[in-house]
Amino acid sequence: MSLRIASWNINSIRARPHLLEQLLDTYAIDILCLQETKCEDNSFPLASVNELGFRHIFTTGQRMHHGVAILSRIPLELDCRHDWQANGEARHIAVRLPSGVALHNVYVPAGGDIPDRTLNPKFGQKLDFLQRMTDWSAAIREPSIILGDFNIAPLPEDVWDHKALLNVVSHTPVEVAALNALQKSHNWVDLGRHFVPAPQRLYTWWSYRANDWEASNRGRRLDHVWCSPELLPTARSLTTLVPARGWQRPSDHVPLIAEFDL
DNA sequence: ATGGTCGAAAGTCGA
Repeated sequence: MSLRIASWNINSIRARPHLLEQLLDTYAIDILCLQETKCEDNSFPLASVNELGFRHIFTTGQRMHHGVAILSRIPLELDCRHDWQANGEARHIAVRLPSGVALHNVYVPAGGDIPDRTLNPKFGQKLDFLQRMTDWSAAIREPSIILGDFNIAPLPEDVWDHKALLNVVSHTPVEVAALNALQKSHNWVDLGRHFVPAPQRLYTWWSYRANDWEASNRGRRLDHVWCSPELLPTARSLTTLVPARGWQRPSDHVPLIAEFDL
């Protein structure tokens, strides 16, 4: 069974329903994993996503911030929702695919502006979140996919200027070390770099603050799709849909579309 | 080095 699984930080699903339509006009997606839905479960636009063909909806949301969802054309089982920090933030939801593979959708904390946990508690929160994810990941014994907005660009080629961003949250050495530890805990395969190896540039996010995101191209690769090593033979492609950054009223992130034979 | 733009909300805060 060929499955197209997409990950997208949508930056409010209620503000951007048109983007879902445009994505589906561009690519047939079987399972769409969203981050930053920014709505509580009881205000999730179920009817409109049903109309788009997603009949099986799994959400965990909260007022104002965060929120993740999995929209599917095929029946899935809810697996779990983790609150690794036990602070009520809606940052993880997982389902079970028909093949038995677990699919984890994660929104890692952004971490604020100052890369110092004593001056900026949000930065410490981000590192602690990653540590707890790492402890959890190390115990995984089943073939799994984990994807989402990890809010870290690990490689020099994942940002527009490695040296300029070394002290900018999302690319600091301590964050990269934390992400590498998470990856190593399960030997996760980074499909972005499997299909587009460094030193090619690869970005998934461009700031809203640029005058012209495309001309300046000051991007970062913050979004990722990883799979268990034993699933790598089933991974067919990973597409980063860069043109979506130029759509009307865009998200600042673009969709990643992974294709698996599962 | 700074500021730039978004969404949710009704202050500003978080990204």
